[in-house]
Amino acid sequence: MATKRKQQKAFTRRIIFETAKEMFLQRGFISVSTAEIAREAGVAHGTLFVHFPTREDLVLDVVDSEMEQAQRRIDGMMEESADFIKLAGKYLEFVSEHEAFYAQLAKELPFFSPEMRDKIIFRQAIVQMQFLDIMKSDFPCDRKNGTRFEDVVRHFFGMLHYYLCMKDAYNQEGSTVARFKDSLLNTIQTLLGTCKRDQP
Amino acid sequence: MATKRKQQKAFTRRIIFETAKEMFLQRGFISVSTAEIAREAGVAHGTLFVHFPTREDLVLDVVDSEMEQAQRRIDGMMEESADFIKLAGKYLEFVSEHEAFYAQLAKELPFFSPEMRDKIIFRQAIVQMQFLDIMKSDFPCDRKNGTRFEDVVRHFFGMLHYYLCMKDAYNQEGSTVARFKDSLLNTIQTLLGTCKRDQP
Amino acid sequence: MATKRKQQKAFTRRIIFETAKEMFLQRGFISVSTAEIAREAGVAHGTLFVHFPTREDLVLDVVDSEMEQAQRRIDGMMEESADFIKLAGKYLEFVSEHEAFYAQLAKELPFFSPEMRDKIIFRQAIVQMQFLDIMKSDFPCDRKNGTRFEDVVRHFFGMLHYYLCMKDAYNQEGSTVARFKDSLLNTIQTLLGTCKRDQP
Amino acid sequence: MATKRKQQKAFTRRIIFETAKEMFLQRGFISVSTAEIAREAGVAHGTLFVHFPTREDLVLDVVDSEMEQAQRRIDGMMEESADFIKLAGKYLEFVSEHEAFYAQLAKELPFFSPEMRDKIIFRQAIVQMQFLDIMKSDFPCDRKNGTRFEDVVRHFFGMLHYYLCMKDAYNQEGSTVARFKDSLLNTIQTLLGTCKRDQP
DNA sequence: CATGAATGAGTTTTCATTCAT
DNA sequence: CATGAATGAAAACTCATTCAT
Repeated sequence: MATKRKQQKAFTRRIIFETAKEMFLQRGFISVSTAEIAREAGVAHGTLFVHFPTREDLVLDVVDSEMEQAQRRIDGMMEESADFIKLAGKYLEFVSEHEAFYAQLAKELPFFSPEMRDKIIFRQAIVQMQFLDIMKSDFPCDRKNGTRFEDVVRHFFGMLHYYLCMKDAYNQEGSTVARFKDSLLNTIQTLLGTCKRDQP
Repeated sequence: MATKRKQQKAFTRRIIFETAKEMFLQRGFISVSTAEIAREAGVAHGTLFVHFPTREDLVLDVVDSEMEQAQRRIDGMMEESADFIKLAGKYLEFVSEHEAFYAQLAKELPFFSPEMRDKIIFRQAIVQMQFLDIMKSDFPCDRKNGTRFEDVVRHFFGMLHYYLCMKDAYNQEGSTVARFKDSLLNTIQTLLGTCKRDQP
Repeated sequence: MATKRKQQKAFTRRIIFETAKEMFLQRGFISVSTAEIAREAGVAHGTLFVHFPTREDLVLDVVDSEMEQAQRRIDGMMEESADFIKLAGKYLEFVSEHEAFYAQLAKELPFFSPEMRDKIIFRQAIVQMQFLDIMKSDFPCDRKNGTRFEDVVRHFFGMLHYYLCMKDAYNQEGSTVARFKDSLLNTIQTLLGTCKRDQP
Repeated sequence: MATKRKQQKAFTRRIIFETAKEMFLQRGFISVSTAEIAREAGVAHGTLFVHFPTREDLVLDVVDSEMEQAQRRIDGMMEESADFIKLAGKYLEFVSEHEAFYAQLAKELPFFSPEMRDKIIFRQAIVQMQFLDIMKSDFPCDRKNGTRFEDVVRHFFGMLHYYLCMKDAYNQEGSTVARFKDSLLNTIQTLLGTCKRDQP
């Protein structure tokens, strides 16, 4: 029975979690109220606070789980292929599939609490370092006057962030990331070329 | 006599304006309330609405005045030099001097009213086109498989936007833009190089 | 247990409702603020909006409940007697008992939202038609040059409206409608007489 | 020069007065703000309070002047004809020409201050008494069981008030009073008939 | 006398959080 | 554990009136 209770608890928590995720994804983390989430999830308003003591806890949980999932996918991708451009392409495809989520995250990141922001940025940083490693082993070079790999990685993620933020401005149907994917990959490849070519 | 009154009015308006600007810069356009601004400015809450009928009018005034000033500076820069990299460098210096403002703008742009957003994006677009023109005349090329100038411009402003958004993450003293200036300029120059070299 | 909660809720709602009703009756629907009602009812300002999402919802609830009650009474009266004058007399007595309410309603009707106004006027129209039917069957006549029944009904309700609006002007104690009841009934009867007499 | 000043003062006052009147007539006495009147009149907001210490003073002045004018017209009408029905018809025509004003007055009377209300009702009462006198001399009768003249007069003004209040409900073009004029006159005449016929 | 900037109490509504049931 | 009623501190905006110029 203790188990049953636990299961029930876990179930309720899951429902709230999934509902919140869907709503955040549709309407952003800021503009959805706890009351709305509870109503949509079919539980009492207070129940939400049993499982997530604070609104922020809920947001953090949703964001964190999504990023964990992303991390797993990325780890998988990296095992499959050591070709950086292919990897980057796959990553963009992944983001593009979850674009609604990542666009909200990119837009609203500055309004998260410092702790959450740091957490998210930390996760992001790990991915960046993984990309950096692959990049370096795929395109080995260390010429002084060439482009630094760190800059290339930063450009990749910077531009991805930019496209996500601007999704609304380019208010067309479909994925914005998908639309700019080739352009971004080309540029990255070009930049990488400026390093590689200088290797003896 | 009428002048004295006008001066007094202009003075009060200016106080509210400057107070609001300072607070917006520090804490963002969204999270500062009209009541706080009025209190900080030392006027009655209602007085604020004498000078700015709507909260949005105040925000818009602050944003607009700053962007107008920027436009003038940019026009000046363009007359001084036709060297794109120099121009871009100067532009980054300017933004870096007003970094608090542009960082808030970059972060909160998605939450502005559509009208304001369009206004700001329009202004931004003008600058981008000016940059594109200069770039094209400075580095003439039209090779099919090279990097497109449009992409280079987009990367320049995209990365600038990214650095501004991430200012808080790199929570060090001083200007974030200044710190990344050289890296950004180098990358841009490298990208431009990939176009130029292919010209016969 | 759930019942206790529900009872408590119903109790709070009732307190707000009754307090509002009393205050509306005394001071009109327009000039009483939600904050005043909450204070007088001894609940937090926000609590009022838990039970009545909008000020208008509260007003509408008060008005509607009173009019529904009226409708039931009128239906009852009509079953009891088919004598129009008796019926009209009873109706006036009913209005006179709830005079504070109907006086405010008459005075402030033009300032209600279109939806509420239509709702109230619609209810009123039903009663008028019921009266018209009874009148026609009680005093059957259709002479061309006699007074039209529609005019008689309109005069009845028109004068009632007038007395209610003028209640404050005749600022004496007690019911204004009661004071003019006999006079109004006499006139109506006289008017009806001008129709009836012309029947062959 | 003192004269010139006085003239100027009187002129300014007149402008404010006329502007206010027009606006009250169009939009009601309640919903027009002093700032709007001043703006529309082309004077400073404060100027309005030089001539009318209180918003209420302005409203009272406008209402009073209109009613004075009405009084003069009515006095004129009464000299022209001693036929009550003709007189009543002319009166309705007069009201119908100024319907916007009288409709606003009827609707908003309950929201005026007690002093103003009394003043207006007092004026109205004078007219009613004049009508009563004419009526009595035109249709001399004093039968006990007939309709009382006082009631007939009250019905006349009561119904007029009712039609004015309901002007918005019958939201058709043109004058509502004009539309109901004949019906009202007929009813009044019928009622008077019930007195007259009983005279030997 | 005319001006118009300044006032500040007042309005309805929202929402994360608490706690008795 | 689940409930959901209650809280109260926000928020932006209005407007008759005052008073120094």
